Amino acid sequence: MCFRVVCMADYEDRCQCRIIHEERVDGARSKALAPEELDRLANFFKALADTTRLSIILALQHGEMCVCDLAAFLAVSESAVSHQLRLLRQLQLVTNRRQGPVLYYRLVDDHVSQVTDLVLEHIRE
Amino acid sequence: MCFRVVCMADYEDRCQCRIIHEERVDGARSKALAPEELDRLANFFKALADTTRLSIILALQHGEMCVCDLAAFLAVSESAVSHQLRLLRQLQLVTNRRQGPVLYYRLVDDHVSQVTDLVLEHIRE
DNA sequence: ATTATATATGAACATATGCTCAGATATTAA
DNA sequence: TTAATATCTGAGCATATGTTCATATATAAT
Repeated sequence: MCFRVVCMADYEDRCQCRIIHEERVDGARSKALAPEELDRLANFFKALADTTRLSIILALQHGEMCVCDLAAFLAVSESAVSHQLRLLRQLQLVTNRRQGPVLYYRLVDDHVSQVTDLVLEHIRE
Repeated sequence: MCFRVVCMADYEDRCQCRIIHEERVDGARSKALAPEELDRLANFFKALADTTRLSIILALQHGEMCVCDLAAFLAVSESAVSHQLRLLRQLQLVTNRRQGPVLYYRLVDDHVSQVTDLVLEHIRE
């Protein structure tokens, strides 16, 4: 019978002896991003990690669209689109202009497009 | 009392009349990615959308690390790390080499790093 | 003012996700 | 071959996520 680190309680106690290469762990720690920056980075990727939101972003790369057009294009409810647009708005990825009762959404800048283009290049290799 | 498209059943029936700019919807449809490509793109972003996986990727940018080192660095269980590494392996983002019982993980190429660098630039502006 | 259109929002619900735990596998050493 | 180390894997569970439904808000027209 061998003892391994299984539960987190044990893990905490024996943490030290489980580090094989302490200098690498220390190195990683010293080069790690600040927690807020890590979160912002992850949140950016989270925005693109859902096909509905990703499709919205990709569609807006070709010009502004209103909510009901996006809903028709994506074949989801306008409510669903609206919820996702709010998330993208909060992340400063999209913005809108009002023309009467219609809100036209567009990308805030081309940063997201640069990223999707770059990733698509890699995927298509 | 006004009637609006609320439930998806109604939506399907009246889909046409909810499209304000049919040409934009058609345009978006014609420029849309193929479903498989859209999924691959979303899956790539999904891989980076979790702080544990993102931290693994960022750590490996500075050199290879074994599972227990990553666990120590991330302060999560080795099992959790192993599960996430499997996902990253399946997405061809990381690979490993075995030296005795120890598996050293590294990035497959610098594509991911290009992406994280690009996004970090934008975030830091 | 009332009605209609377009969108937003909150709650509920079902699914997806990430971690833990327990046990399995692979490699090495005694 | 027995034991130890390092990692992997599957099931269970708690939380996160995305959609729907119902309703609210904003603007415009009658």
